Amino acid sequence: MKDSPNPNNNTESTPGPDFIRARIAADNLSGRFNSRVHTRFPPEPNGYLHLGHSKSICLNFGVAAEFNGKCNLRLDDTNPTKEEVEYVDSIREDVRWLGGNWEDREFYASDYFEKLYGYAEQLIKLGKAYVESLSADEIREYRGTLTAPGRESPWRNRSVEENLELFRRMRAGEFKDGEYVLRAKIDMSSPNVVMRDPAIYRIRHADHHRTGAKWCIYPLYDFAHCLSDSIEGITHSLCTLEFENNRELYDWILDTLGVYHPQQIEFARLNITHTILSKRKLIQLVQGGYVRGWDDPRMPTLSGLRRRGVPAEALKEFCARIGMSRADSTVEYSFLEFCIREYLNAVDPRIMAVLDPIKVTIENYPEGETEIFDMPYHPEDPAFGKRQVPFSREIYIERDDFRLEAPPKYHRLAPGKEVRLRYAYFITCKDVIKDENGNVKEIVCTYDPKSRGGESPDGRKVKGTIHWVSAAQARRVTVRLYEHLFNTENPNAVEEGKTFLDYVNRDSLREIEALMEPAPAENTEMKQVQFERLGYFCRDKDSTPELPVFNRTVTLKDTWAKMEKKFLPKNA
RNA sequence: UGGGGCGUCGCCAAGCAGGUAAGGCAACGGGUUUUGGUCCCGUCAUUCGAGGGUUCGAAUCCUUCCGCCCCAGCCA
Repeated sequence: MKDSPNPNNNTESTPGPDFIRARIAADNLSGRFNSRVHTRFPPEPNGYLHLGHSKSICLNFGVAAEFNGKCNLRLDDTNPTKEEVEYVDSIREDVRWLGGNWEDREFYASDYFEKLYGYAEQLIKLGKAYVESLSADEIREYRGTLTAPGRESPWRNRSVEENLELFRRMRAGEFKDGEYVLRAKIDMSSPNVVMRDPAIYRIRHADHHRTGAKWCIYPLYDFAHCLSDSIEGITHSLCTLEFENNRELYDWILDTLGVYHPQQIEFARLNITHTILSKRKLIQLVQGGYVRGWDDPRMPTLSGLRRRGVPAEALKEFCARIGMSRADSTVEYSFLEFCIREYLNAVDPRIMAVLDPIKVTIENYPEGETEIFDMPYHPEDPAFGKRQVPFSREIYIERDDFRLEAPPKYHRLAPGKEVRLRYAYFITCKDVIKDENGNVKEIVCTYDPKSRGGESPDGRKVKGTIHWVSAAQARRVTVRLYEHLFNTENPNAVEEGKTFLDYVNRDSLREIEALMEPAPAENTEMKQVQFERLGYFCRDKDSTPELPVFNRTVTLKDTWAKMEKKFLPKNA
């Protein structure tokens, strides 16, 4: 691979800063937060990071870098029953992969459990929190509805002393799960349901992946998040739109406690067609065996994309290009593919591989002879170097590059037609050999010895150039071809009685045996390449010395396929 | 029927102390090309969810309406 291109150096039309950067710039100018910028990326370690998180990672770490600030990595681990170390490990790896550098600031909400507990007691002492005896069902009933106000709990006016005692006994483990809960005392008739005395601490007799059995009460998101931000001195707490209603509570807790108060700003979360971006649903794909794991190359997880061969740089470029706004939006999957191709085109060496081989015998080529061609790894950039490719009397070409009857504008091989074998010779189809079912199993050609290298001295033009491998020296490789994981554009929109799982594309993985030219097949250092005319591929970790495995990251743009479809809509 | 948001080209998205619609992707047309790839050139919103109003002038201000999203976890 060569050095990365720099797509950000076009000075022609740099879009203005997005609304978040504009607000931060304004705060900087006014001296708010002492003109400091400090963000955080705060995932819960309850699953693997995905495309949606990359938007947040690029935003938070990007903003910090642009404003000469800092960005923390914070694992929001307040729910021990859902969180695992496997997930925190993957999160650290994925964020690092995307270039997020949190230096020594790797924090955990669980680091603050003691402090958080102290704040909760403080809230009680302020008369702003109380221990609730109602059951979960009763609390729900008392909460009212979206249109009707709630009712106050009969336990709402316990004395501070009683609340304190009860809360301490909660911590001491004297009660069962669900027996009590600590609630903020705010306003049961607030039009914002979030403010109707939200629960801030619950009892959970469960081991926590970091604090073990030390705690049996755990703070809830609304209580832990704002205070964690406050403790870390975050200036701008960036989160997705669904937390907008929670901002009032975020502000209330901080103001009531009188502590340092960051600014929460919400942005629209990322949606992409043909995929699902929800940890809750992704985990079902993994556990239901729909994919081969969190890092299955079909998964929209960062580990899946990485294994698929998507470079971090392409993902960052994608995030930069989709922009930032507060409008719900769904980005086309093909836009991601464009960003991947754009990057890989500049960086990947070209090689030849045949995915669906059909044999070609060149009848006038001397039997038993082999010659070696030096071929550039990149047609436009000699710095990529060259490799040697053997040529002989028997070769394989792509089945799709031959037609018994050539459709209009077909530039490839057909009876009587001449094509160029890339960097080798012109060949002309003279005959075909069919099997007992009448299917073509071999093509017989002649070659023009004077066209060596792929150019004829008589200046004769051939429209088609096809790729090939020499039969005797070709290496067997496994190739995995991927399609969309879902066969619908929006797997979130399900028909009555169905779930998103009913839309999983069962043909999203096709594993085939292919043939590759020898040099790059043997060079295990060559991690990602372009198979000429086919797409970008990367070496998978399942590779063995005997049998390399390649994943198709993305196909090349295929204008011919589009044309053929248009001209012959119902054909073949 | 409560509250909070959002609606600019097929998809993203600038523009919003009013001055007469950036850019990218896609699409379409053309050129270069030993990848039907890349690259290059060109076309692509008289209109900004709809209707009223203010104004010399509105996507930007006012107003009414319509549509979509979020909130009734002891999830985050």
